[in-house]
Amino acid sequence: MLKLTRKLEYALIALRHIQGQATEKIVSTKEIAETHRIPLQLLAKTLQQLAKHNIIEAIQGAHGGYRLKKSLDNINMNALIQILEGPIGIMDCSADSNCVQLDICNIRKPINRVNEAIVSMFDNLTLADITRH
Amino acid sequence: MLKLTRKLEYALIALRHIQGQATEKIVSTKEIAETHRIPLQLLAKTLQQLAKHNIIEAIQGAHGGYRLKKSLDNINMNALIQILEGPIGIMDCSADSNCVQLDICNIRKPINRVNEAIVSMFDNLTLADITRH
DNA sequence: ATTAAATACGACTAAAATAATCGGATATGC
DNA sequence: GCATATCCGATTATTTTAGTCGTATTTAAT
Repeated sequence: MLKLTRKLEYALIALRHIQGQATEKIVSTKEIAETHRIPLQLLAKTLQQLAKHNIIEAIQGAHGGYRLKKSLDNINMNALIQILEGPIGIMDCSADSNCVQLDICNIRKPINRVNEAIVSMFDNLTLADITRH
Repeated sequence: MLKLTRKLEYALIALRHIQGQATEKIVSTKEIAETHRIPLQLLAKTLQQLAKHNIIEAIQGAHGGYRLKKSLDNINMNALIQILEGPIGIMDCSADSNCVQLDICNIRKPINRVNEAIVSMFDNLTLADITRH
């Protein structure tokens, strides 16, 4: 309940790892996976998603890997969550909505306010805030 | 991801329903379940948990049911979550901790800060805030 | 007393979400 | 050409959440 996913966790660990290296160094998935004991394939797919969304840059082929493409100051946690998991919705009615209850529901509005508060919190948290401290 | 559970949702709906009735009226699980289309048994168990923790009072036997025992102003959302789901932990290392990573982990501290921010948010949200708006 | 309607509660099953793996394709440095 | 990477869809395994079942107990009404 109210848990972030492993994928997200792995993404943060990886970004922090990459950030810790020399600016132009290309870091392979394998290096990150072994250093932090993360399942290689899962990390690979996660990094691919980040590359597709221009957070990191992929360099293919032997000696390939990734490096940062954007400063982590300019990416917020909410954007990362969107990329990896879609929009935050603490209850089904917060995001899409095909709830059985519909108009019967007596708590939708307040729940949506809570949802917005959480979104706003993650909007105001840059990835640098997480990877630098 | 970052979802509240149905149990919690049902609890909030039920509390709001009870609060909407005349102060001393005893409300049965069945009434709430039917009004809001909630699976009876699941709601029953949820209300039993709330009763055990003195948020509502159970009246047994025919014509039994529940009524509020505490003012919802005096209970915060975090307490309700604790009762129904245990402590909030957005990642495994936030709550207990038998993470494979342990000291290898490079994001534990910032994640814990995020966790605390969420806890604090729910600490400052009373059930009345949710059930009255 | 008996019955009906309610809470109490442990055990179980079903469904959904998440985590992880597999298999093959493509790119590139040596 | 081979080793080592990213790329990516499909599948399987695991875990968590949701829901059900069966039974016991309590109490009002008859």
